[in-house]
Amino acid sequence: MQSTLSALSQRVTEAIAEAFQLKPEDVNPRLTRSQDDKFGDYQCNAAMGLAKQLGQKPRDIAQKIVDQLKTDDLCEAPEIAGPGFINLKLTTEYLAGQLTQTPPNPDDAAASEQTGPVRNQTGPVRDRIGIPTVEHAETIVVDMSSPNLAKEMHVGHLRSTVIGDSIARILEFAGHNVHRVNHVGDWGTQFGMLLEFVRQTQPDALEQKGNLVINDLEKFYVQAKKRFDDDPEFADRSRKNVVQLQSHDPNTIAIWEMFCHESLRHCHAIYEILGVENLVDRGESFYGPMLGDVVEEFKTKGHATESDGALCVFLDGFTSRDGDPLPMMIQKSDGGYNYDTTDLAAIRHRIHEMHADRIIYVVGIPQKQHFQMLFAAAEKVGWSSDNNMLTHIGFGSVLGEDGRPFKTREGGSVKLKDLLDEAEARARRVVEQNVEKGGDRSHFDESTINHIARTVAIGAVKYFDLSHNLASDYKFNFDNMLAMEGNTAPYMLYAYARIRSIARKADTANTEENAATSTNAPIVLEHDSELRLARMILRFPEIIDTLLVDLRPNLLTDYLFDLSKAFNMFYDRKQGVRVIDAKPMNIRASRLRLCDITARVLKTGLNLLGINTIERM
RNA sequence: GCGCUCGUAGCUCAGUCGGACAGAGCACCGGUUUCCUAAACCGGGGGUCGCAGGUUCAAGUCCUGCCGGGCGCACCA
Repeated sequence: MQSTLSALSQRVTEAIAEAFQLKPEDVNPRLTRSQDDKFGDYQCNAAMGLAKQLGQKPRDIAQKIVDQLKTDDLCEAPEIAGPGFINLKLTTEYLAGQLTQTPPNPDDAAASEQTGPVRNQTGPVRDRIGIPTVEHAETIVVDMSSPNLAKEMHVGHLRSTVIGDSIARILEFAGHNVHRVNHVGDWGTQFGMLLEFVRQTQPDALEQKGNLVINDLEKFYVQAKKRFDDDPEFADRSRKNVVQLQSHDPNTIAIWEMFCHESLRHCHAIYEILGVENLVDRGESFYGPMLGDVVEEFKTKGHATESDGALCVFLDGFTSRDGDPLPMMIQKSDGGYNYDTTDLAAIRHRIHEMHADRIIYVVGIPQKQHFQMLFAAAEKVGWSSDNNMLTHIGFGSVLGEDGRPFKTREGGSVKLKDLLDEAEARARRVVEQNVEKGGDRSHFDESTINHIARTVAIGAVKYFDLSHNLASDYKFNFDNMLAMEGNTAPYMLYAYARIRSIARKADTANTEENAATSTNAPIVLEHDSELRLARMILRFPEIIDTLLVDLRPNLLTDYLFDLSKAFNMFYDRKQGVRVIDAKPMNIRASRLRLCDITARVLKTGLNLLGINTIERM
């Protein structure tokens, strides 16, 4: 399955170059998808722009482009409309031909061997639906999730984790070599207090290695903080711990390692629920030994300036609240380092040691300026070679119903675990209600119900997050994300399950005479609803192309929703066509294959969002 | 104060490199269970795109100013 948009763009580019004697690389074909079906599938907006440049009437220019345009194998005859739009409408033959060529699903063989009511999914979907990988695979680091180990993961980490994973999946799908890096906060002054609290509350933890268990990290932190504030002696010992940690005192390091290990166990329990895999934990401490070298490099290259006893890098275009140049501090006046230094060391390590071609930071918008400065510094010191190498994907905040930052009633941060548990409990209630209604679902056993509830709940939280524009804040709302109607995971998963159900029913309805398999049947498009569905399916490759440039998951959720709606129209009793009982046989096979390809696109698309599908729900 | 970001239907949100009459879902009104699983489907009404200028053949989109919400601004990370 190839991108029709990119194929057509090439044709239009060639035609414009030919018509006006331009170099193809100087031509912008300005080809976009039409907003209204009545204008066809794609429109070229280049003529209006060229009019001024060439001093000719836009409609004349459009005509000259059309005269050179060779698109017979894809489109009907081009039409010029309005001020000079060139409208292109794909032919039925092209649409049918493209769909007919869709390669078979490599997962089909494996799937047919599973007989349970719910097919468990492990690992990535292998089905590419004929979409090619990029020509030049890059090594890409996705910096994501990155909780602070001192505390429990809270709702603030949701977006980075979910968006980062989706972006990583999209890049992997394209064939890139992706490293998900969890830049966890495992270093800093608050660890002195936590380690002291471990020493006092679990004194035997060190003897019984690996025996440190903290059931509630959040409570642990709060208690330690309280002791720190109330007890001067405790505070004093805490500060000593920080010093000992920094000087790598073996006993202190041992406790610190146990604590980090225990905290990471909490994190990975969440990642497991979320289905985030291949996330490499690489804490700030990892870069500790490199910090001196980083500072040295800035000094040697003449980019570090002393200011008020601290060592700073001054970058053009950044000013502080008083209008003075805003420095990036790489060494404090006491000789210590801060997070700017650590982040710089991480960039250097990723470029020099991991050989990253690109580094993508999935971190909230409030940190935008920090990353602008960080990237500017990395460029100044000569690590990053071009502007595309370092990218900050910023996102908005998760808000409560009142539009304020999402908090518990007590004003604390909402634990991610509690949030996901609540989503699952709500989803289970809905599943159980539906099972009680009987029908096809009455034989669902406990484990099936659990699996459905879990998949729907996690999918709902992720989909709700990903379906919003990255830049916007959004209001967290269980009812909205678990709604069966609208652009939600339950709707998408249900649409998928229904299509799969059609396939099962069609299988059992196969008689001797109509036993033809639909997996490689020629696609025949007759009805409007079939054509509409076909067009929608074939947009998938260009959506993937766009995602690789824009890295905006909500483009994908919108597309999948549109695809579902097109499918529902296709299957609609009144407006659609017959499928399972369609006659003659070649039409039935064609329509069943359309169902199958739709399901595959839905499944693949949802997988790129990190959402699992279920065969029945 | 400087900077970033958002403001689109009653509510929640989309809106591509500026492109043709501004989209979806919820809610509201009406219709649909003899191909799938009604957790569904189909149809309808509903908008001064915060305000005012400007650029352009064309502005929700770009520029300027203002109003309103959120956020960031060196020894915490």
